[in-house]
Amino acid sequence: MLLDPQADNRWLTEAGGAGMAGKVLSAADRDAFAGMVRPTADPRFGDYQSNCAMPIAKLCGKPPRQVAQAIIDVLDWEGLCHPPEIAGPGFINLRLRDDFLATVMAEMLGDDSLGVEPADEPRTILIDYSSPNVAKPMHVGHIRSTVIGDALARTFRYLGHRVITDNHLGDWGTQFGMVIYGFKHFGDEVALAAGPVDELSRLYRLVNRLIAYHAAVADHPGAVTATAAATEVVARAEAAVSAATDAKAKRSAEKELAAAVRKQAAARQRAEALQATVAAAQADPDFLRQAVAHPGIADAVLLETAKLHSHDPENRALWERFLPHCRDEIDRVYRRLDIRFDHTLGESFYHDRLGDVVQRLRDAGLATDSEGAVCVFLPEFDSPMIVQKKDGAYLYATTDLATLFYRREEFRPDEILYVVDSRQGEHFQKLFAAAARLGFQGLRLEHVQFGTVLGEDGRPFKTRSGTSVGLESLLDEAVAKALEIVCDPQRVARSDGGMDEAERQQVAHAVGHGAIKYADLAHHRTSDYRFELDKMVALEGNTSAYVQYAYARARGIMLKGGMAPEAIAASAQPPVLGVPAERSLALTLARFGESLQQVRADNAPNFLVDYLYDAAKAYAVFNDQCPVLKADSPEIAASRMVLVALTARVLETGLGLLGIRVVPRM
RNA sequence: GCACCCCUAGCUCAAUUGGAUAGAGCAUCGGUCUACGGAACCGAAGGUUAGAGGUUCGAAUCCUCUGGGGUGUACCA
Repeated sequence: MLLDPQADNRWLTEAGGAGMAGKVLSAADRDAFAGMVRPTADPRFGDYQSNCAMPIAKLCGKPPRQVAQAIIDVLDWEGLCHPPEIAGPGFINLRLRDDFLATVMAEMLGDDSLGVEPADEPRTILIDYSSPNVAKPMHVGHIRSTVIGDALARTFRYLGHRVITDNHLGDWGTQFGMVIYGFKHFGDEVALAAGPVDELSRLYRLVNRLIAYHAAVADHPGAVTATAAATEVVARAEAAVSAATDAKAKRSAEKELAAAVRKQAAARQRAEALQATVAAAQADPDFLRQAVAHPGIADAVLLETAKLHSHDPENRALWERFLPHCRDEIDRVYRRLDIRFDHTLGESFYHDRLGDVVQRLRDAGLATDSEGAVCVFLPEFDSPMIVQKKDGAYLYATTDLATLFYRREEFRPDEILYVVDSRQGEHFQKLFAAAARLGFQGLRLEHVQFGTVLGEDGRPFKTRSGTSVGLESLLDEAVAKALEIVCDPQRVARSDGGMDEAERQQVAHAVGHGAIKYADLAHHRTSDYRFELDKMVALEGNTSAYVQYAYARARGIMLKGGMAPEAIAASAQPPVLGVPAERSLALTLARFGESLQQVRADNAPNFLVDYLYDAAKAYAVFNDQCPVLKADSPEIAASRMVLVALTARVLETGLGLLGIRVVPRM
């Protein structure tokens, strides 16, 4: 924050005279109250406000405005602010001095990290994100974890923390059993040699479909029965509604009817979906033949998985043969998205440690046998955390515990963030509860959860056939839309010199990929959001293209003025903030660091997105109202050029922390 | 059944963790300027923050209840 009220809060101690009835505040209170300085909601109230007078007044039994007066009497921020004003019930309004703000501008421009001070107490933060299952194509569901985790990692590093990123790959699960089974029965060596990734994903999809088919055949009659039963319940509920005599009974009967109708619809929908799966299979003779030939495929797949886990040489060899291709496949997507990890320790890495974990849990008295499985019962949960199945196999709770032990040993982190979707909330609660009983109290564990990506219909984003949407096809689509915009003939005609194909592609990639990342990060991570590609790549509104364009405009002015950004930075003097658009832009730029603190406090990158959009808007106003190259005097031109250069730096750096690139013109 | 999350402008979303008159964007309507790069800027309209109580100087935010939606819930991850 521009003002650092917590660094030196003598002003709260010294205010303890008459106004505060001699009340002495504890150090913790002082820190908390000093921290109650924040930006104002409305510029009429100045730039910042302190809200601490009201709660202090309650503590010492004095009128809040009197307390506020006592505080401002001793407040010594003359170099930074105009004299504070007391407003309303006891708000203290602060307005920064223009000369101070101007000094901040020059300092930021001359500083490699834009005036953001490294953290006082750097923490070692391990971030676990992305974690796709290999051997399955990456889909839309992987966007959030990957993009949010990457943005947090970049931002925390920028803030001076020691960040370790680890991609906890799903490289040891049932999907490999599926691929192995598929290869043994339907594999095509020639196709594998020619295009391993395509062949492996063909096998995965085929086996997946076969399993789904048999499950549908098995479950359909039950679903039909359930639908019939639900229909009966509806009929009874209808009868109850018409039989109800008084208003209260009628209302409660109607409520039950509504619930019954919903359940009926859900049951019917399920039955229809199963029916559709069966029908689609029956319309496909080749597939049906395969289905008939492999009736026990689901169990057989589990068997192949179990064999892999128990070091069966053949399956192990296949796994080792397939895995590199799967890794190549996801690495290609990461390269495209500009995502890197310090470590990629997948589930397979922990396989040999799982037995130890179960033993440690037993030794600690946490694990007990129940119904043939090894379970950890925790009093705060109804169902146990199962760490070993009755067939002896381990589960992801076991792997997560093993991972926890390893990470503590290897990386000694202060905190671990799991960027994983909300549906796994209960799993992490159990994991953390178990960890607390295993001596992990000093290590902060946090489930950084996020919501679902929805389609335009408000349902989880799926293709028409019900499968999840491939990640790469979305990226391709976004780039294609961006390219259309870049190549808009009207614009191309206007841009000086035009763009060659290479530059167009570069811009389309920056804008297309940026659009998807930006839209994801713009929403608070805990809320679900609607995936609307047209809005994401739009030039208007809160989009990456708008911010990227603001950057390009700033670069355009520097270019036209024949001034390199570095040269401007090297000779920067504090700018003159003569008109509101200049001051307002300066104030916004000065708050860059605050937005990063907000990201850190909540593990929520949307604060940085909001900030960048604000900065881009403030720059747009400045751009409109403040001529730079055609300014009235060379002095004003130079002064404004400082703001232009700093805007470009802030936007480029901020977008960079979100994993989004800029282009010098677009 | 139980547990957790959510309900904010016509639509999509914010709201610095309890602060002042709840903000943006899209869409709608109106306006500006001989374009330092117009993919611009300004304005209007739009709200009982699902509803009802409570806590206090002050509530979208905390507590209770009601309604509506989502997710999870013993051997998938």
